[in-house]
Amino acid sequence: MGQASGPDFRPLYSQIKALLTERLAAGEWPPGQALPSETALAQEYGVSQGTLRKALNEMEAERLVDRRQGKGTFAAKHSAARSLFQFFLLVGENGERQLPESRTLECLAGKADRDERDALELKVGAPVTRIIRVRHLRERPVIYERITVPGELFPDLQCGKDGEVTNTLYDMYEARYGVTVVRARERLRAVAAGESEAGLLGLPVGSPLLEIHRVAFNISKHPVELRISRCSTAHHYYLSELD
Amino acid sequence: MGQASGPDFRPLYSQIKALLTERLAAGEWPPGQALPSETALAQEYGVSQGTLRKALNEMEAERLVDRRQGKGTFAAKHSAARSLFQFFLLVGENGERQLPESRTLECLAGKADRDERDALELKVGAPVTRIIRVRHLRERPVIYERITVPGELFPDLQCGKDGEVTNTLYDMYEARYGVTVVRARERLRAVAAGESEAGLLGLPVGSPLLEIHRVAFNISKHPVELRISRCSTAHHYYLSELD
DNA sequence: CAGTGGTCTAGACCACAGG
DNA sequence: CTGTGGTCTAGACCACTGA
Repeated sequence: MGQASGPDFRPLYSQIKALLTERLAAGEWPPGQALPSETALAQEYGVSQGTLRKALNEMEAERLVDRRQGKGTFAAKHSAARSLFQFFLLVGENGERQLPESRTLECLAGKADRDERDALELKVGAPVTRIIRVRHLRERPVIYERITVPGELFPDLQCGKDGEVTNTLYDMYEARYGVTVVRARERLRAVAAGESEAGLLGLPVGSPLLEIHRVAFNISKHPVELRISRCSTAHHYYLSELD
Repeated sequence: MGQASGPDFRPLYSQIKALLTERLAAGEWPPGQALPSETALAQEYGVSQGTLRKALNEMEAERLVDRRQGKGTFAAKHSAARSLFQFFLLVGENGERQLPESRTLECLAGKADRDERDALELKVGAPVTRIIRVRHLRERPVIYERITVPGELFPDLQCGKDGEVTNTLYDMYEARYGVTVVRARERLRAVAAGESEAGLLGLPVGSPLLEIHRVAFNISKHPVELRISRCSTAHHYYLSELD
């Protein structure tokens, strides 16, 4: 209620939103769990239901929570659908979406190199785990992928060789390490296929590939994963909606 | 006020939004012009100011209008800034954004081919105008671009050879033909440079290029432009935010 | 200063889910 | 039936703009 006036004005709903986001990031409501109702939270913070609603609606727009009429408000949770629609933009000729199957080639610990330190905001010598894998769509190898995650956040990362086929990495980050990816920035280039990926993708060396340089962020906006994918776009394309 | 109940329920604000969008599309408020105030529109439709506000806020989120505290609500207008941030995602190594200079090579009328008919929802034999141009960033040729627009919407399209350098095509569509582009869908692939674009971009034939297949839509969600760009990503990358 | 959109409130009622 | 979020209202007050 004490609404600060003046040049350092900040709306109440915006402050509430920040407080709720902090509590979410702290793990007070694990992914999938229900938050208290609007009325309960409004009472707790001593604001009207409308103000609290505005905070929650903005958080829903940022996909931090799920809201369902008649059910409640839930901490965002990863799912195949979310991975498919929010984080996997390579679609088939007809526009159909499908999550690729993954075959892990390597999973090794090491020290962050310069690119990894830049992308993940790590210090010199920081430990990382690297995964190299090939992803298949309709039985065809399509993506050669090199993933780096900070060792601090993901201790003793296990890369089930071919195991856990149906789940995505992001589901695993969330379930095993409590790290929820909510946003990502991708930088795309066209590159020529090198020896290693050409062989694995069954293409001639020098074939044009779409390189996707992705940094993924958690609720607190810290980078938690670097992923460089080289994709054959012979039978797929990357879909970008500008609005 | 008469809030229809039952299975065919549709919120009032949503109906208002549709009505306002229609009026906008019909040109009742040309780009940049002010709409009536919230209170005036609320009175006109016989709803509360809050309901009307919700409609306008959603329209702002879809970039159909600009709202500014103390000034008013304005029909969306194109600008260099908008072209730069919403519709030009190729940025330099440092992440800096810059609108490219354009040099038109061709501007010819013709009949829509199959791809153009599909993308622009045209009938067989529909007239189109095609523009071919090269775009430069920092004096370097970076993009080879082939643009197709329906002849119906853009009669007697003039392609100022090198003229009107500072303005973008979308500004011109809006100013001269009353066509405002508000959304676009891009499909990206990696391709090998062909003879024509390799020469114009100063690259060897077969160099990997980023191909962007864009369809642009107007307020009424009809496709109004097809644009296929082949970009050198030696010194630039395509930026995609996933959230 | 008047006029705009932005915030906040309190309350009524509706749609939806699930026991 | 209860409890949830969703809609709608009416009104007070605030922040911003520009005359």
